[in-house]
Amino acid sequence: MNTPNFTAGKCSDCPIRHRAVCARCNADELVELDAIKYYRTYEAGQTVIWSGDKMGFVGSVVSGVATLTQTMEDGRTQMVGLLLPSDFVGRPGRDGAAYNVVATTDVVMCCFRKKPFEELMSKTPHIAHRLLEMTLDELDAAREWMLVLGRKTAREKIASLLSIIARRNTTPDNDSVSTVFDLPLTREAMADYLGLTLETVSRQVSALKRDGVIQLQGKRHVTVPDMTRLMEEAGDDTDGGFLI
Amino acid sequence: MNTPNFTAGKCSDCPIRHRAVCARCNADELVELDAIKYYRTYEAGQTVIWSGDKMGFVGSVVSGVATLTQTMEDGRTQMVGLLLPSDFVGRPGRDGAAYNVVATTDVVMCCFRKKPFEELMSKTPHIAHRLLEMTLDELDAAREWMLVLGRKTAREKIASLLSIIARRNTTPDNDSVSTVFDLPLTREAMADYLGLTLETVSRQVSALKRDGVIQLQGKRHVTVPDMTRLMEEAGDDTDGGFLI
DNA sequence: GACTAACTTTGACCCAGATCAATTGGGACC
DNA sequence: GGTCCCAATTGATCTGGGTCAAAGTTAGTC
Repeated sequence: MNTPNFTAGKCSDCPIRHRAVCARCNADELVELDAIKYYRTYEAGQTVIWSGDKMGFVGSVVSGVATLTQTMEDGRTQMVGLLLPSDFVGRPGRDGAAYNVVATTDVVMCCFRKKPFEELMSKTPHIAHRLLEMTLDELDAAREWMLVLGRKTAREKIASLLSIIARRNTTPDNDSVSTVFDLPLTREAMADYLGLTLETVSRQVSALKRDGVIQLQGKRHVTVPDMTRLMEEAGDDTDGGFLI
Repeated sequence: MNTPNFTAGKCSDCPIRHRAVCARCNADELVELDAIKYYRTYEAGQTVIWSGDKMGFVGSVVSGVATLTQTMEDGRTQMVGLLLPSDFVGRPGRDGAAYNVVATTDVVMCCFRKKPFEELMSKTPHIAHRLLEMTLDELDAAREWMLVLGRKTAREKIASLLSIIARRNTTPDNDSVSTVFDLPLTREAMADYLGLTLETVSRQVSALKRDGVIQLQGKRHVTVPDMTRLMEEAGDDTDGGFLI
C-alpha cells in the first residue's frame, strides 16, 4: 500500500485531512510534523489499543473506520466513539488508553510518537490550541450522543446513526438530491453504538427501508433519497449539531 | 453573601478550588486572574445560560449544583453534565452555548469575562494546557456516562449516580466506614441524567433502601453504609474511573 | 395550625425492545 | 457448482421500564 505524504506548505492539498494538526496549519509545523510521523496499518477486526495499556503514540485515521468501546465485566459493551478518516486518536499528556480501540475495517493511521509530538505541541501553541478545539468538538459530540442514548427510540437512534455517517461521507460535490454511502459497521457494532441489540437494529433498518426513508443495495450499501426526511426521523431539530 | 478572594501565590489556600486555573498555578497567573474575576449568584431553578445564547464569560462553580441539559422539540430532555463545586463552565474560543445551564440549588459562580480570559490564556500556555487536561477529563466522564446510559439497568444507573455524588462529596477526612451526603437533585433531575422516568427513579431508590444498600433520612439525605457494595450495584469494575 | 404547591411514593397496566430460536443470504475458497 | 462460515433477517415470546392515576409527604406562608 502507498503511504501518503505531506506536501509541506500546501495544507489544502494534504492527502490526510488531519483535523488535529493540518487544519489551518502553516508550513513550518508541517515540516516538523512530517519529520516525526509514521504510518501503521491494521486489519479489520484487529485491536489497535487495549483499554488500560500504555499508549506511546497519537495520530489520526487516514482511511478506514475504528471504534472506541467500553466493556463491563459481564460483557456488555458500549461504543463511545466512532473514528472516521481525519479523526484524532490519543490523549497528549495521558499515559494509559481509557478505551479499547478496534479497527472495524482495514485502517491506516498516521502516527506521531507521543514524546516528540508533545514537545512540538509545547513549542507551537497553535497546535495545542487546535487540539483543545478538537477535544471540545469531541465533547460536544459525546454529549449529543448522550441524548441519543438516553432519550431516543430505536428508530430514531438508527436514523441518527445513519445521518451521522451520511454527513461524514458526503463530499462537497455530492450535495445533490440523494446521498449514497457504505455502512462501515456490522449490525452488532451499530447495536453497540446505539445501546440496542443487533436484532432490534436489523428490524429498524428493515422498517426504515420498508417506509422508503432509505434504500438498500445488499446489506451495507445505503441510499438516502431525502436527507431532510432522515433527519426528521432522527428527531433532530438542528441540522446536525456536533455529532461526529 | 461574602465573596471569597484569591490569595496570590498560595493556591492551596485558595477558597475556590478552581480546577481550571488554580491547580498547579503560580502567583503571577493568580494575580492576573484576580484582576479580571467577578462573582455571580443564581437562585435554585434559575437558568444560567440558554442553549444557543451568546456566552460572554467562563467560570467555575464555587458552591451549589448546576446541570447541563439538552432538550428535543417534543420536550424530552437529557442531562449531559453535572456541575459540582470546582467544575468549569464555558468554552474558550466558542461563542454560543451548546446546552442549557440550570442552577438546581442556589449557585455561586466565579466568572471571568471571556475576552480577557482568552488573552490571558494565550499569554500563559500553562493555563491553556490545564484547560485541555480538564476538557479531556470531561470527555472521559461523558464517555463513561455513555456506558451507563446505553447498557446499564435502572438499578445500576441509580447506584452509579449515587456513587458519583458520594465520591465528589467525600472529604479527605471522611473516608470512614460510611459516607453521608445530601442529594442535590430532584427525582426528576436524576431521571433526566439517567435516561429514566421519575417514577422509575423513585422505585429504584426505594428498592436500594429496602435492600440496605443505602439509608434515607427524609427524601434527600443519604447514608451509604458500604461504598464497595454501592459500587458493586453500579456494575463498576474500576474504583470510579473518570465520572465526575 | 391549616392551606397550598411542589415533590415523592406507590399501584395497575401496557408496550418497546430484549431474548431465544430458527432461517436465510452472500462471499471466499476449494 | 458445492460447502463452509459468518452476517443478517425474521418470528415468537417475555419483561423492564414507561404511562397513567391516585395518594402521601414536606416546606413554606398566611
